[in-house]
Amino acid sequence: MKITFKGDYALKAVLDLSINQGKPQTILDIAKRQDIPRKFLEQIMISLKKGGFVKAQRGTKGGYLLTRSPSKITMGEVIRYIEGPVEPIGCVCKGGERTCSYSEHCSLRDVFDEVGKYISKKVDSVTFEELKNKQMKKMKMRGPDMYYI
Amino acid sequence: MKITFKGDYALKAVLDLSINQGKPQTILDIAKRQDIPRKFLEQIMISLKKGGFVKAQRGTKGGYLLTRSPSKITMGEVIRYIEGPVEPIGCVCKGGERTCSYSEHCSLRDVFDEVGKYISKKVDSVTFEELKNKQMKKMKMRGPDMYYI
DNA sequence: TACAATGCCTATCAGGTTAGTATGGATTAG
DNA sequence: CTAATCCATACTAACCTGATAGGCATTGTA
Repeated sequence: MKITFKGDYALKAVLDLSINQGKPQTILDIAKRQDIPRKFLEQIMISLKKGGFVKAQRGTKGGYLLTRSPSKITMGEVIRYIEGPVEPIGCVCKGGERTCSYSEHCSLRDVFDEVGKYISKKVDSVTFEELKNKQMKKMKMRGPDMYYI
Repeated sequence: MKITFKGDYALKAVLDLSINQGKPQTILDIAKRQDIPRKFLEQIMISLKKGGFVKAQRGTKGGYLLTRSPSKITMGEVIRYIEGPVEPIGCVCKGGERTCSYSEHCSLRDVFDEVGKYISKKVDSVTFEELKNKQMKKMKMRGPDMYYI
């Protein structure tokens, strides 16, 4: 698993929307709060929309909303959609089509498999509901409002 | 943690030397056994030498030897030297100088820290002695000889 | 001493990724 | 109508990856 700025921003955007639910949040809102370059975030939001994580409302008073409850979105889903496989192997080439250079009988491979399984299990078990709750606790927030990481 | 071909090859080279101890192994020996492009491996071996993992004997009958027992070399050391930090964050920019864009108070950060700690602990706990033994068992080898992964 | 085998070093390269920026079009509330 | 907003495509500079090429340095041995 490698987290690039793109993945970082995507996670923050989804977390932002998880906390600021109810009314559409504009790209500019999110970009300002999370300190993300506006035009870069634009692309990421389009990607997140295609991935089915968010929906957009266009025009004045428009913005982005989550498509489902934060409790139904995991970190793993978002990371995999934006960055590709989370395993340390199989994520080198585009699309992960690398035919692993370790054979079935390689002891190195076993270690990577173990690590990969752990990472998968971990990120797939964390929902944005949990992240939101922890974040709001850290910030001593009582409700959606001006959320900065 | 992301394992590129370079890291992959470096690990295989060290494992190869762990199994074929005793006399110097040439770049060509290792390259053939592990199916690594010769000139690419050359560079990697120089790097491993600079990292203190192997020593070279030049000239005829030369080759590479480990500088210390396989039981004193861990996967983590090699990976970190060749690839950089194993944590999912802090490994984006060259040299890992990325000042993490997650603040101390970010719930996303906590998850990555946890994953990073697990990976670190794992790769630092695996020595090439163990890898060698498991590999030889898999291959039903009784001693150093013609080792292919 | 010659020479072949070996490692050492630097340069170069094509293709891909990363982290954006630029420009303009499409949609919609008021 | 128009301002606010999302949508889409193209472009870029810098860097990374996975090599290859050419020649220099060292050393065991005939």
